[in-house]
Amino acid sequence: MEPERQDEGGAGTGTLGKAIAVLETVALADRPMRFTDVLAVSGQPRGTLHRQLSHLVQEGLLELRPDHSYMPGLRLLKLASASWARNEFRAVAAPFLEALHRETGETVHLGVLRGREIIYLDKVESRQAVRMNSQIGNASPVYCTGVGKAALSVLDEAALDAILSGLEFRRFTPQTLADRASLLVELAEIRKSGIAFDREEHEPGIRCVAAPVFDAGRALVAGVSVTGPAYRVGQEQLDDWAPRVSHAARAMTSELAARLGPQR
Amino acid sequence: MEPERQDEGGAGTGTLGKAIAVLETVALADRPMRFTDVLAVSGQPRGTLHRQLSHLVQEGLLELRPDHSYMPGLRLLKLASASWARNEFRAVAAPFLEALHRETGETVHLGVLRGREIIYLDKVESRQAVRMNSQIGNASPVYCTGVGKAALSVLDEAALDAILSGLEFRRFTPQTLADRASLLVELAEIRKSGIAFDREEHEPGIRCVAAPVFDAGRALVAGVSVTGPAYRVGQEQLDDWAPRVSHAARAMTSELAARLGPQR
DNA sequence: ATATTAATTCCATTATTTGGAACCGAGTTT
DNA sequence: AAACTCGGTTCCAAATAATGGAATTAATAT
Repeated sequence: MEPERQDEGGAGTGTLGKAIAVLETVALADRPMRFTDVLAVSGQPRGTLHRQLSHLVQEGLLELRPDHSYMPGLRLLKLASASWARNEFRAVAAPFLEALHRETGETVHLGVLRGREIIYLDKVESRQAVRMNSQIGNASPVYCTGVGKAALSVLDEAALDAILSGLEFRRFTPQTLADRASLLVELAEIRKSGIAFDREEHEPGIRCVAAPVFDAGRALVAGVSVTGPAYRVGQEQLDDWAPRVSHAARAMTSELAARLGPQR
Repeated sequence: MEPERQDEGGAGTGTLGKAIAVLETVALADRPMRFTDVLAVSGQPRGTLHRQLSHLVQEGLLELRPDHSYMPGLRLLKLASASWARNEFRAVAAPFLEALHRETGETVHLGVLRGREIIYLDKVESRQAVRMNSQIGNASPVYCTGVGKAALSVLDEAALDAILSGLEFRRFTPQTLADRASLLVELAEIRKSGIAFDREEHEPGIRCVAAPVFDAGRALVAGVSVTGPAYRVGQEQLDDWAPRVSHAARAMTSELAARLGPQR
């Protein structure tokens, strides 16, 4: 067959890559998938897929329920817990997030750029009426979140282009910047001001201010944001918070350079 | 070579199993591991291990830092986030945990039995001075945690024996039940009362009351607990909470039977 | 009961992993 | 400066595990 090269997860790491691709389709689906469901999207032959799924189940990465549907397994949690606990960037950033939360009283997010999406690393929120770490580890689009756009704004031409090409835009709300051109215009603005807004572009009723964070060698590109409900948070409020967010982001950036830079 | 059979993660799922075993050693280590460090514990030949690590890095499951040390990668977070968000047991249990927290004012944990250890699925805590979800996904020993002992107490003879044989006891505190015999005595007590205590057996200064939760077909064995610091929480307090914890656990158990049972 | 669809097993072929050894680069010692 | 060491990386023939099409069995609908 043609070695059909995919941007992420496709083929390239041999057996492991294919297995993880299967794992991901099942784990990230929004409902339990039966064998045939996976078969339809995986493109693997029956026998092959069946063995891959069995192995994933044996390893505890997937769970096979009595009704023959597959769900993400608990071993993933165990592994990720370590990933989270040991993440140095998160540790460095934590106190700044706390401070930002105290200053604004709203929810603060920390997200890093991974491939074409933003992974939320941490969040600080007072009223945890909404389930606690609902957001951590969550992957969101780069082009319609404050953190995402902030992160994109500090990339160099080549890196940005690599991400944008092949990025599939989806219009989540009427405000979503759903094409490359408008996104580029927005990014130019962000580059000037150092501040990115999300004006209900991802979720209706949700606004945020964000600023970019990155380490010396640009190996890490991330963003911090303060988020609030539109009924309470207007553009003036976002503008008011902007300097604080920007300041926190710069503080993190330099702290990172100091803490992670030397040993590299 | 001899097909040296290990209890968990060793060999059996071919290529994937070995790769995940390597991933786990690196991810669960408490410091960054260099190539040689992994080599020493993995037992794989140099060339093989090198390729396995490269593949894991390419897949984003591990991160290779400029100083040649390996750390858990962000893709784990993304996968686990789905695992957590979609876990039905957690969803069913959540309101009961909240209630228990309101009644006691202390930290409430939900943990499930996986292999020979307890994986914490959720926690409710008011003062989140301590970092937020530090506990979620964390793996703890069965024999010296309230949740763990509670879970063990509802296993049948065979399942219990499978876990106990080959379980390596470690004395975390002077109170730790560090041998099979004393654990069995304790489990007999727990079976009678339906309540398990952790009297500073895992961490000095930490006490808890726990009760077992399980689903109809015993495919799921778990526990709920209320935990507090020893200086504030004496045995009387634990005894006082016991009925509430027990009640919550039974409520969850029956709710599970109702919600998950039918469709199986 | 029977037809239909889904899940699982089989096994000769094929591709990937394996693993020992050679190689490289940087730092140390003689 | 040459020789040595140590950690990491690359190579390639041999061994092994994955592949995938087809047959078998189980589950579900008619």
